[in-house]
Amino acid sequence: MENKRITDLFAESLDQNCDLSEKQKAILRSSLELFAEQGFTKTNTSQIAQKAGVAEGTVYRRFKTKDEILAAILAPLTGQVVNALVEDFTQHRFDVEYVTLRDFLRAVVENRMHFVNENYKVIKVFISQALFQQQLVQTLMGEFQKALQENLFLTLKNLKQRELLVDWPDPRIFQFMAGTVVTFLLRVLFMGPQDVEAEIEMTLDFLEKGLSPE
Amino acid sequence: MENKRITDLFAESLDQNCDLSEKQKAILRSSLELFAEQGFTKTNTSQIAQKAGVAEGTVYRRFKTKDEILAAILAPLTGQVVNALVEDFTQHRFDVEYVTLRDFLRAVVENRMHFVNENYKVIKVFISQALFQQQLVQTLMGEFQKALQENLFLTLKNLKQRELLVDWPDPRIFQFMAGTVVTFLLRVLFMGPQDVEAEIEMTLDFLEKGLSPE
Amino acid sequence: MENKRITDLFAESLDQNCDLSEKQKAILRSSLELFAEQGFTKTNTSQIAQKAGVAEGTVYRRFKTKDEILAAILAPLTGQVVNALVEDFTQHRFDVEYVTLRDFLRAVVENRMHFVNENYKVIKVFISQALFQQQLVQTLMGEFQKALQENLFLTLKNLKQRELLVDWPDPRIFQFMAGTVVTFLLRVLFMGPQDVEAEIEMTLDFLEKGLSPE
Amino acid sequence: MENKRITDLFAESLDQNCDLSEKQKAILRSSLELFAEQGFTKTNTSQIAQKAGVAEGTVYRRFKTKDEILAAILAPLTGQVVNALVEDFTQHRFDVEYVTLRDFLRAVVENRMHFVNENYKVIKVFISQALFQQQLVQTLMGEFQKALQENLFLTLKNLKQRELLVDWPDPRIFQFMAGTVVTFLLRVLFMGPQDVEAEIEMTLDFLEKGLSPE
DNA sequence: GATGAATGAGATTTCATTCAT
DNA sequence: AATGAATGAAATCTCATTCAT
Repeated sequence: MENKRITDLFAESLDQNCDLSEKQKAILRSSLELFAEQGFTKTNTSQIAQKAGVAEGTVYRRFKTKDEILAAILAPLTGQVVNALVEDFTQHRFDVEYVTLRDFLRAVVENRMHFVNENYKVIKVFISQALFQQQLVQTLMGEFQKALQENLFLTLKNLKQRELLVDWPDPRIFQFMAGTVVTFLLRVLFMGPQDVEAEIEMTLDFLEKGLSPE
Repeated sequence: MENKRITDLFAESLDQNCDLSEKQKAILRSSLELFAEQGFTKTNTSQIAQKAGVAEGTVYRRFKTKDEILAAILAPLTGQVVNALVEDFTQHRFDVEYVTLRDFLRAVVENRMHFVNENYKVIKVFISQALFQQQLVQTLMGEFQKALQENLFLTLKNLKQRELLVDWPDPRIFQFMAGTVVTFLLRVLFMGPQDVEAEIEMTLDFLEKGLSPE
Repeated sequence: MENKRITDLFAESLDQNCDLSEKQKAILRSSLELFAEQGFTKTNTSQIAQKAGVAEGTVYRRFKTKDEILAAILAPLTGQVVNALVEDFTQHRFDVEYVTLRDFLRAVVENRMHFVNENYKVIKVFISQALFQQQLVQTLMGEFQKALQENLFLTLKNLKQRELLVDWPDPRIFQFMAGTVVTFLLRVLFMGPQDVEAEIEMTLDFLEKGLSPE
Repeated sequence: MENKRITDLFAESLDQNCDLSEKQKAILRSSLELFAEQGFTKTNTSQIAQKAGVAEGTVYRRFKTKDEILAAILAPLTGQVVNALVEDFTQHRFDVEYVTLRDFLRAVVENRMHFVNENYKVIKVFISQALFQQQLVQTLMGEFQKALQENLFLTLKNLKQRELLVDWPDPRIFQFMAGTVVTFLLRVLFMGPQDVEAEIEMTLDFLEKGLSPE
């Protein structure tokens, strides 16, 4: 299954949103791009207006402040990002029973790496905001936690029962898996997209070794 | 084992810098607090002056621009830190020969976790800036890479020769070790300092398992 | 005595104006409310539209500018009111011959107090505008002066002839009568509608005393 | 005794205020003039800056908003205006015992008329604000009420005891006196300064007649 | 006629930086 | 060295008015 880009999902969700006029959608699209490119604070409303091809006043007609633009972008995205991650696990859980630990790890990690590769610009916006906005962190954490409980952790239990996975606490196992993805994310964030294929096998070697039952 | 060498990087670097008057140090301390709390752009120079207990003009006596304050804060990270990291490994490498892989991992990882815990504010500011400023990363990466080559990688070679470590490429091994620290860092960044002792043994279990020779 | 002739000036003038659609009347009503509450400049057209339950564009269908709304609100004051005042005196002069000075004063003053009570919002808007716009005053003063000459002053003459009124110049007498009403007006403007009945007798005591012939 | 202009009193109080820099004083002086000339809402900060001979940013250094400028002007003035009125009565009460009612009325009314004549521009600013700001009304009313109790009403009592004044409630008597001044004020507000000498005797005739004991 | 999104001119406000004291 | 008022360029924001539907 192919991951959709968050930006594409965002564009789609904008298209379906009859609440917003075409110009207002253009404003949000342009804002997201500029925020991802330069960061929120370095982007000013005249840039947004220009990129969206509207007058500066138009920006403020629908969105009372610049912060409200950001909120209008992030609010639907938090849902979408978490959902994108969740849906995926859900599908795997019900459709496939992983034959080996490596199969499982591959499915999860490879998928995340692609996701990171394709969405790092949006992720940047999230991280830059989350660094100074606990509330955003709370929201993300909350949704994420719930998603993990209902998806990944169920699969982990199954793998442990089948003695394909070391018997450590779920959060711990998740943390180690996440560690490899996060390292990958950092490289992507700071150096641009990386070659997943070149990374994945070695990463799986490590995780498989570290997470196999004794 | 001497793990205390890397402690509060920023405070130390201030103390050692005899160049700076007390007021100038106060300015940097206040700036770091504010930058870490609100971000660089949302912090204005009058806030800095007020928190430091100096006049706004005084800020500009030593630091020609607001960016220069930022640079002065991040300087230890790009300068001394890499040196501190290097020194550390250097000492361990020459003074002690690690008896077990776990000893080695513990020395490196525990140390880094403490470092993260004690310097997360500088790191936070650095990351928030680096997200939209590749140049910052370049400098750090360059020095870091060099330091790794000349220090950690030599130790890895030694461990491999003694068959205490899996025979994978050095950068790969480093990456997995880094992964665990980075995950720890994320938690610290978004949720404040964490309990190293509570984490370290489980992390070592995982790394030891994943990095032992076949 | 028929004192009810001058009642709610603005409402009446709206009702009589068949030129205006229901929506247009709603616009004027809402505007008056808002102007009286917040002032003209602090009221924006979107508030008016919202309060009137119409679209912002609709406001501009009938009224070419925001100032034109104001003019439409103040129109009755400069047009009909003066007429109403005139008519009033006219009737009294020809229909009734006041038996006592007090009767005359009561008719005039009580009537004006009710008028003030019921139309203080329009008056408030008028005054707030007139304070920094002499032109507004000119128009009203002109018409008022003429109306006085042709009505009140004739009655005064009659009363003087019958030795019911002190023999002072008409404008002077008018000014003293007006003074009591203006004081009443001030209280209404700043503290909302007042109780006419509670005031009138004492006011008449004073005026009667001050304006009786020697 | 000569009334001092409020603007002069204001200028003096500014001079004594070491809190404010010269430019900041200039800003307040210019603001008051412009507000008196054009009204608050029609005055923009660039006009203020220009008239004060400062940069627009300077306006906002001390005063966070335009409203704060207005507040900075009105706050000290409310005190001064009321004090100007109060002090006056105080002096008369202790120094002079009025020989006749007319003497008393003359002292009070003539004084007020001159005050109105000289300060109508500032009064305009007060009224225009008070119309839409109950709080300002409250403050003024409160201080005024207190001042009346402690000054005018004492003199009224004395006059009544000496049977020089009709035995009506104090507020009522004040209201009638005020009525004549307010009427005068209205003419001044809307038509500019009036000739006090030409008015005063006739006004006194009326008041004396209306307020003499039976 | 009615709508409400769009406009753009202009107002308010911010703030890094300078500079006279 | 230290101060803090002053600056002005640029940002955010407001709103009367227009206009396509």
